[in-house]
Amino acid sequence: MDWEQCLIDAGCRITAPRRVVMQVLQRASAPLSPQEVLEQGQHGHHKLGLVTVYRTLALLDEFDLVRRIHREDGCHGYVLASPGHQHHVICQRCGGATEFPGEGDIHALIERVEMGTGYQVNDHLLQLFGLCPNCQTEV
Amino acid sequence: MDWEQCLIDAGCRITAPRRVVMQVLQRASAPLSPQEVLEQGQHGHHKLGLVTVYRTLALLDEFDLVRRIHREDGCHGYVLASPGHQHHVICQRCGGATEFPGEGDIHALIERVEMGTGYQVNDHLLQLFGLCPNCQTEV
DNA sequence: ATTCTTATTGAAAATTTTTTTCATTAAGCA
DNA sequence: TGCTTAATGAAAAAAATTTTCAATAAGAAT
Repeated sequence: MDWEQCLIDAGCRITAPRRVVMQVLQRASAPLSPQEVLEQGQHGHHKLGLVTVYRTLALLDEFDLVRRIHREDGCHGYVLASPGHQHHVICQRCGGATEFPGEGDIHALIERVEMGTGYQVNDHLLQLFGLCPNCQTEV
Repeated sequence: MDWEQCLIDAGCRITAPRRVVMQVLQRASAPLSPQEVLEQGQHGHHKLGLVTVYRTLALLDEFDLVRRIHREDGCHGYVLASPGHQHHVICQRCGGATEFPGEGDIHALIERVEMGTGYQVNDHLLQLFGLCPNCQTEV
């Protein structure tokens, strides 16, 4: 199901600002901060406001259409999320983000932690940092 | 090696504010935000300033004496880090944080991601969220 | 013990990030 | 085509974090 249908089913409206934000994210290869989304989005919709970007990203995040990335500097970036792929490797040089499927692997770890700590684990946050293939060669 | 020696070896001074911040963290069972560290720390050192808390936490983080936790709300919390234990499970109800050793488990995952994506992985961020043993019973 | 050097501190101000408020606009059903 | 109400955008507020700089104090030198 595409994002528009997802929002419609939830009773939300498909608006120009929302289309622009999605378009920007679809074209991006690295996680973008709300500020960056605004700047790129204003090319297509010059009345776009930062507040709307925040609200749209929060909405998209709520429906798992987008994922929030924790940057080293403490600021948040957003990337498109495809269902089932929950995690990202982020390039420390170019900032690019690539998804990887890690559900299976992490499940074993979670079970072990539940055994060891007595916690009941409901959610997790996993991000890897490194160098993408391209940036490895450009040392 | 204790934290004081660690700082001394790096040419840093052991000051009253730094002692207070460490004390607060040692007594805490949940990740504390800089603001919370300030409030608790001012009991022992009422002239303590927020700026110093920020600087001290950044310093301690630099030496891995403390670990930065990403809270769901976007704000950062800090917990004491014991060497070798890099990750935390955080209770969604009481906010408590418990360390768990996950190096072995995650290493396999990282290798698989390196194979699959071509990235060279240097660092990672892993946090689990759930209910601690205590909070499970108090539903 | 006293002095000296310089890292560290704290207050204020500046920045940056995010949220709230509210009048205006426009999406999409009737 | 008009109506209802969700969504927008501007401004202002709130929160989080950093910078600046004169005053303080840690710890080495004396």
